[in-house]
Amino acid sequence: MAGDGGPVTLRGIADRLGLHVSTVSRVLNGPSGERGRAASGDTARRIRELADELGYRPNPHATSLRTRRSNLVGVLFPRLSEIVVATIYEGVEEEATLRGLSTFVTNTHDDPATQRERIGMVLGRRVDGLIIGDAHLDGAALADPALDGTPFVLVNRRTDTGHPAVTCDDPLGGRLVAEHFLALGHRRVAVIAGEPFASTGTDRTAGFTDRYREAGLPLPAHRVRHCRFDTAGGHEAAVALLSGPDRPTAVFAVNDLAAIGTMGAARDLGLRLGEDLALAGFNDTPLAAELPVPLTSVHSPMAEQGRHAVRLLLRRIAGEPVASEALRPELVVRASTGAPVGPDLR
Amino acid sequence: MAGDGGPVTLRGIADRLGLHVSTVSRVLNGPSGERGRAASGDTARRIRELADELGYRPNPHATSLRTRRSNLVGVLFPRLSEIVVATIYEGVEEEATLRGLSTFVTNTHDDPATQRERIGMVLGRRVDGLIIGDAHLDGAALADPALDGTPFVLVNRRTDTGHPAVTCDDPLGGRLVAEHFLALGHRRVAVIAGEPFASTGTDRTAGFTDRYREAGLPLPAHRVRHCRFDTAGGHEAAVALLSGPDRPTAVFAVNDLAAIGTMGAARDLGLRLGEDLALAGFNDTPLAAELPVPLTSVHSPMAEQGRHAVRLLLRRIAGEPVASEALRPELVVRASTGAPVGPDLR
DNA sequence: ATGCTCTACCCAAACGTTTGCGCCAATCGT
DNA sequence: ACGATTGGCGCAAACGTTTGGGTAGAGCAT
Repeated sequence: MAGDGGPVTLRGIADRLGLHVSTVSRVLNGPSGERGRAASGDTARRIRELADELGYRPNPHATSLRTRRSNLVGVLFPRLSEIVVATIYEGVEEEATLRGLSTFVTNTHDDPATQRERIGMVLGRRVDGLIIGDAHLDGAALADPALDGTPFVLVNRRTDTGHPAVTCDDPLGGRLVAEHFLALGHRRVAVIAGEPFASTGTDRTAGFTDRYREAGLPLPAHRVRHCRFDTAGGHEAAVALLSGPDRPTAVFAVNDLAAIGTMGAARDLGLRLGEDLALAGFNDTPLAAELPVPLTSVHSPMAEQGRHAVRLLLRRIAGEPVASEALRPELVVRASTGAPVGPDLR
Repeated sequence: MAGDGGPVTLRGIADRLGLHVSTVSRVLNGPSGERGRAASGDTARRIRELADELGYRPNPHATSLRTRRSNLVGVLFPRLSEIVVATIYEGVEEEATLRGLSTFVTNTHDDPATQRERIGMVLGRRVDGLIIGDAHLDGAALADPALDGTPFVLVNRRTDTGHPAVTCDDPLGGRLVAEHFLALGHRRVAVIAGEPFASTGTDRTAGFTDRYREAGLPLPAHRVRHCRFDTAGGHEAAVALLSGPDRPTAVFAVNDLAAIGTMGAARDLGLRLGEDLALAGFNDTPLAAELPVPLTSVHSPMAEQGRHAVRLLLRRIAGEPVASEALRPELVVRASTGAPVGPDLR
């Protein structure tokens, strides 16, 4: 296919066919397969044939330079090594590919300085838009004036500043867990709430505590503990919650990693999951089902979020009005929340 | 900063200063801070001041078009949602950023058609090189003639076809586990070997079985089972290995996910980890330590692999000769491999 | 004064596209 | 048969850089 002299270009094709490059361009870009517009049916066919015989691929730099459209989008996440995030990204990538977009994805580690720097970096690459998965509730990094010209949407986390976002309906998710705990008879419960700057954690927590308040059992402040979004963070928080007197009978960890950390802590404290302690996580990670005690978890449509985010961004780029979306979660009950507690424990 | 009229360009700066764009270009590109080459010290300073007052960012499309260098690299992985892969990518991204490169990263799901398609896609984006993390042992997808002009290196997995690769020293890793099992007195052992097309699995398996053969205890073929690289795959394989007669007393799962699947299977079969069954995994995932029974696992330097891969690629792009690298793993012993087995079990 | 070397710039041609405009021939309406 | 339309294509100017070649003047030695 290739291999003659240098990469094959529009001019290469045009010259070989005795045509002008503009003609070739129009044929190759025009609504493919249509006749009558760009060139005679015959010429068009010859162009197309030669083009894919030579393996022609338009030079995206030239195209972007000319059209001021790069078909590139920047994607920011706290860390791709978290499976939830990685799965959202799979959705993003899938949909982006489908729409002819390529993505720059980068890890910001939830550090504001890095966030700003990476935003600058993708902007420097002249992306058409960004998908931001690491927003903090205060939306600080998004106030950067450098972002002014470039459309963006949030995914995974929302902000308080009203930017369009695609999230899981986190308050509902928290509420589902609360319903479940209430149905099992748990009255003394606790929440491992994640980072205070991430809406995922705070919204799930709020949904949960709201429901308990409605049930007439408001949670005291010390039963809600913030922590890092990983196993170690969950472990620490769990130790703090479980080792005092008046131990809660059920714990809601706002993500599965923290839940696994909680399992570790429970193990260390000699508590049996599903018997001495009910535990629920969030996200229904593939691991949840395989754990020695399978984990009750809220299933959230992660890849779906990613796909929606791309579509939302595209609409924003096109200048259409857009609204935030919250995808519906579902509770998956497993052994870790065990059976209803006996009346003695109530 | 910006915000006047359109994005700020070289010409914008040149005009404002009454200079020619080439002068501005040379100043802004020349070995920064040096005097004497491109322009008078004074002019140079004025250019630089105006440039960052206006927030000038070179248009990468124009630069790439002109220089035929994009500072882009394509990165292929089976699936970023696997933490091992995601962690390697973190290393890639970190090093790439450091070197002024941006990355397109994409999931191929280990599907040859997708691999080819995505290779085509990043090539179409005119990357300077690729980092391939999803190679199959036969190197099939890498024979694509489209790849001919573009340098690439492998990471994570090697091929039999001799392409430069950065991997963990997987045979050594397998060997370490074998040593450990032997030291504990296990004579009837099994391997959950992962996908047969991935060198990670096969090399770890080979290292393990080699050591057992050297010890005079060669593994019968039915004690090595291939499976998908996830919890479900590990689960299935473990059930097959553990439910027959003559059950092995120790299992080596070539990655932590498969090990977790094995835990699930052991749980279902009523086997206690570290007592009835010793289990070791690979990669020392952050989860390994938090599991209800902490998992013995081989620690491999993952982010490090990513960083090395970028450096190797850069050398290849520069036309320097390169050689494969194998990074040294380390065994981390935890409760899942328990105590030495009693003489009765031997 | 002449020739020479620097310094400090400018000129212009690329790189590969896209796109408004214009031109020529053929077709059409009358 | 003649002006108007249209199909089919070419022209050329951008888009923002980089880079090989100038050139004008200053400084210097001859």
